[in-house]
Amino acid sequence: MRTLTVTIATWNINSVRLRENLVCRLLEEEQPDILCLQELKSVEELVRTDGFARLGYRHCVLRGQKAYNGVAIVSRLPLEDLGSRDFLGRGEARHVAARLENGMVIENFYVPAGGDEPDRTVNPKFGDKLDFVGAMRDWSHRDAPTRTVLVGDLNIAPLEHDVWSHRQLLKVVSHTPIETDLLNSVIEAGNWTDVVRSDIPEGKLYSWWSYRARDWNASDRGRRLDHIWATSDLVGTFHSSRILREVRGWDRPSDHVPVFASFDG
DNA sequence: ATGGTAGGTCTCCTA
Repeated sequence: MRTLTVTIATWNINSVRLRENLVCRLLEEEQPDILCLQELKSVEELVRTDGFARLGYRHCVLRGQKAYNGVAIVSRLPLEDLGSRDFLGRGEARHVAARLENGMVIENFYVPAGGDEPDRTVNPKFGDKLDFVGAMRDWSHRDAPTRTVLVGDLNIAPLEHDVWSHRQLLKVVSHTPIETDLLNSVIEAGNWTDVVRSDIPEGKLYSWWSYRARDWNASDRGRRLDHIWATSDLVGTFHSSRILREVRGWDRPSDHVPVFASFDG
């Protein structure tokens, strides 16, 4: 009997047109079966996918938008496009889903960053973020997904060791209790498992470092904003999670790095 | 306590 292992990666690319070469480099060097991208910052017509196809990644579902957002699932395995949900009802390209031939479903999300002030009465963008994640919770509860992997830039670092300083970030958008409580309510509603934290339970773990640091590597003020979750029926199949920190040191990098996990069956 | 960088676009938005 043969077991098929599927390796899934997620990466906020921060402009797919500017960094098409970095996407190709990652595909060549790491050979994931599936790469989920966020922040394409492009309309669909201007995204070049022929370079990905030449490397064997011939399947792609993509939702684009001018200048902002945008998500894609690039794959060397055939994909069925399952469409996208518009949680805020404004036509923003923040979600797309696809099904593999083995029945696994990939849900790729780009959650709103939420602005600077963690108070929805003065900062509507923070309200949008809470509404979006609340809608993810309602969807998780209502649809009760199975055989599903949820990935993406969720723009929330839920655990103490998902940020460089828990104490100093409690009032900083991405790590406030209102956000981390809400994200935990999504996990409860869908009975999701945080795959990467299950694989790597101990120690600091980051997937994003600000562009604004003088030396991102030396100061190491990171946050784990990018996630891979799985439904409970996939518990026991996942392994080999890793976060590719070194990609932050590539030439003209994204501020996020790729996160990987593998699934058997 | 503050300001720092990056990308896309149409002169400033978002992250």
